[in-house]
Amino acid sequence: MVAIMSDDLADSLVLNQFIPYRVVSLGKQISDSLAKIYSEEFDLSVAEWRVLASLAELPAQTARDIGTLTSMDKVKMSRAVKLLDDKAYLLKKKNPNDNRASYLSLSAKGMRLYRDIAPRALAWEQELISVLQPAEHEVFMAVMDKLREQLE
Amino acid sequence: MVAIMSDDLADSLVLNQFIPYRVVSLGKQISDSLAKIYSEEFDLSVAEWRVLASLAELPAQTARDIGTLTSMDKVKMSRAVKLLDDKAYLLKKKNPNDNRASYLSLSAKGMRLYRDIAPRALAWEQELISVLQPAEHEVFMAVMDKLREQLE
DNA sequence: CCAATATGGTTACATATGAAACTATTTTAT
DNA sequence: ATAAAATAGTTTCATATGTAACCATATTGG
Repeated sequence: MVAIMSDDLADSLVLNQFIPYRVVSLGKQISDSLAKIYSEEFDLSVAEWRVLASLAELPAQTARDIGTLTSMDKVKMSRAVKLLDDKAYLLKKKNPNDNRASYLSLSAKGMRLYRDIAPRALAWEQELISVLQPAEHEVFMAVMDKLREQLE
Repeated sequence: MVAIMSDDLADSLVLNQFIPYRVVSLGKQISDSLAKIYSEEFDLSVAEWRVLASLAELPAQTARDIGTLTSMDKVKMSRAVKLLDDKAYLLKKKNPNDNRASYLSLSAKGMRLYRDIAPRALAWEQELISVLQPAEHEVFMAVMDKLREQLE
């Protein structure tokens, strides 16, 4: 026999077990915490950091390419690129085949900055995931992949 | 013999495998996607939805309590509560022992709204995680717990 | 060819956010 | 008792963000 309840558990949710809530809060917590390194020690926003990392990984991309790689829209990109450029971290090279776009790379100063930050960021990540078993880490990454795909 | 490379991989990172980037982007992707249901169909912000869900789960909380449960600061809380209250989704009851705070609950209208949204939100979550094995789901939740703890 | 459309990137505007200041009340320490 | 400190919640202000409009250049279809 099925109990009739005023609050049907099947249609109720516990916020703390609700995946969207969990992922978003964890993301914010991680982001806020790590952003302290970027902003306080290197005066960079997360958006700037992403562009920096993206260009270190793959030089000579256009703003549009970086946007794709870093999941940032073109307005955010435009702003991050301008900030980095103002601080002389970038080299811009016109694309002779398309005068609208420029190929972006890191200047020597930009590369130095990256080499300062990257080990710090990796060490921070390392400490974060030090609580995970290798298998947990692996499943975690795989699950994030699957979820991203499922979201299209 | 160790190779000397201009770009030492040990100190470089691949953005797409960098946990902070991955968690934050996945969170945003999930949030944006689900927020469409809240906003387009029910005219609610994510903050309002969280308060609603929190009060459905545990009635008669103060704004401060809800803030703790939903990871929202008091400014965000204050705004979300005002919006919900303006739409008559809330009941406020003064705390006779403390005139600064009120106990909040859902009005009948608020409960009806929750009962409309909750199944939709759960179905959405269900479809999202339908790509996961039960074991993956379990590990994923456990890992998120561990990471949250590690962040203090 | 060239008008219509698409694209890379920037700007303008309207909204969302958070830190800090503030009001009102309650608690603590003397 | 009461001055100092703490707390609940709101408001202010400065900054971050995204949508839509925009400019300039490229591409496409007729």
